[in-house]
Amino acid sequence: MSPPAVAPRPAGRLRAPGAPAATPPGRVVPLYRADERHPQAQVCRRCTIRSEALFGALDETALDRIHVHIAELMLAPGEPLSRRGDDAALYTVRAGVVRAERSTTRGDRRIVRLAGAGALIGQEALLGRRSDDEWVACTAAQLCRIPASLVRELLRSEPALGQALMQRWQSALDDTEAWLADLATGPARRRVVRLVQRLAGLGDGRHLWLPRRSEMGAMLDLTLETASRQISALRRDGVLTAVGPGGAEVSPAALAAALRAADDA
Amino acid sequence: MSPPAVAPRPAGRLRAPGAPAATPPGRVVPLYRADERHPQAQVCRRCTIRSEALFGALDETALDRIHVHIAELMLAPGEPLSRRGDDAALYTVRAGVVRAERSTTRGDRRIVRLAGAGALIGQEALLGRRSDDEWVACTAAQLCRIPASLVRELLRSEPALGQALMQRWQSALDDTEAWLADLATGPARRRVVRLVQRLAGLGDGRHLWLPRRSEMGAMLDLTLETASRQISALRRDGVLTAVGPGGAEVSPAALAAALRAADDA
DNA sequence: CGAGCCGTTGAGGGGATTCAAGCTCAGTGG
DNA sequence: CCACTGAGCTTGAATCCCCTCAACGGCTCG
Repeated sequence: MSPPAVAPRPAGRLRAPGAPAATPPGRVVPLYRADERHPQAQVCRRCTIRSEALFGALDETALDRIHVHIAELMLAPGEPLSRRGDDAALYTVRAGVVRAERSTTRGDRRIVRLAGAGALIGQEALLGRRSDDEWVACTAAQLCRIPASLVRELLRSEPALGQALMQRWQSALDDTEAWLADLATGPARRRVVRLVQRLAGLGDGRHLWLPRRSEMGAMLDLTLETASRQISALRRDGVLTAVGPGGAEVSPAALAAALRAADDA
Repeated sequence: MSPPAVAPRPAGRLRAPGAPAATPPGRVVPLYRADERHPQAQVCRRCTIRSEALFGALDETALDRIHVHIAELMLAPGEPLSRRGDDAALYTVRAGVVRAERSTTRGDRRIVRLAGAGALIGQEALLGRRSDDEWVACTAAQLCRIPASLVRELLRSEPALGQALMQRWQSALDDTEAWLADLATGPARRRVVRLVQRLAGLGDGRHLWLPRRSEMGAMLDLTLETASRQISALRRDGVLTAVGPGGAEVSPAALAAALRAADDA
């Protein structure tokens, strides 16, 4: 239970755990009153995806150290995550799918990663760095904006958080390398089948989000026409059945068969 | 030169730096005697690439906390870094080039990263994980084997090390994403030119290591024949001139021109 | 020396791109 | 209501790039 450093912290009274702060409405509680339970801790505690998210590494008492608001933001499909603002931050994806784009020297864009619910993005903010990639919402998405300063503070008292961060970094690295091996290798058929497999993993298993054809092209380094042809072929083969725009249903058995067929070619 | 490694660690009373240990053979010094300066600290202090390496984050006094031997190992070209052994470890590349291979579901291998002098590889050992990729020496290579347990211990007293580790993780991630955008995108010509550009960066600028054609294929997802044709074309265009087997000299001006030509196609 | 590996080059076929046309569908305004 | 429009998807035809198969030369090594 070490106090969160930095600010000259005035003492408040100790309060029984669980007892809500009796704050007169309109009264502003200064940020440095970290001894009072900040409402954000309550919000985070009730977060439905906390177990998978970064703060899943924090136990109940550690959550109480959160003393700033974590902004929640919604992104419309195609809307970029604006990283402007001098105050660096990390983001947790609460719902939807966002993509990392990176523009090649040629000028065109290449999608290098996808992040679904529970994923942590923008970790480089912790290091004061900016990475070259830009995050854009694929579907409607909901994110939590976690200030880098908050993470840095929690890091001092909570070693588990450091571990969790390293885990995330390694996962991101593994994902990207797997992306390279799976989605950037071999003929178009194989790439598209593998992409569908991944997208099925992002969804609930049967129903999945299908990117635009031009997006598929940017993920797989194919033209949108070839992507379209391959998706059409998968529909003919019974792997996919279209459900509305940008949605589809997948047949696991047919998908497995397609994976095998694409591999031992 | 550094002491071999692994072997039961000799010790003695505090002694002047540089003076050899006068140790009765067979006597084992317990690990918690960290107050004695271990010879490894001297070795690391004199390391010629320490400034770029992981322990560059440690100052002089922190180096003295190193109390185990760090094994130095040489790899012949083509030799894999054997990760067998229950004791996890990280590795710093001191000289040469090593590659990360990852086998696709199809069975063939894809090279997903290159590591040159100063690079840290195998960080996942810190997390008790094993990643899917295997490291193989491209050229003759010299590595330092750093036990994960040592890093974990140093981590407790040296916050700078945690920062350095995160930096490395982010760099690896950035590298891989850039690899994806640069070397796995566009026509064969562009990929090969970009690869040569990277290899020139690994070398001293003019003289560079040229991989085997099949290795190039595994890096760029091309057949070795197309790789060969592209390299031949670069020779014809004056970008490369062969120097021995697996070596070449690059003309920076011609390379820049080739990059431009490949991009605005 | 023959065996094997590596690199190079050629010829032919196949797969992806390019260019192009037509389609559905949503939004708009006459 | 319906033509108009534009964006996204699909499909066709022609071209081109890369792969496949193949042969050959240089080189090292048993």
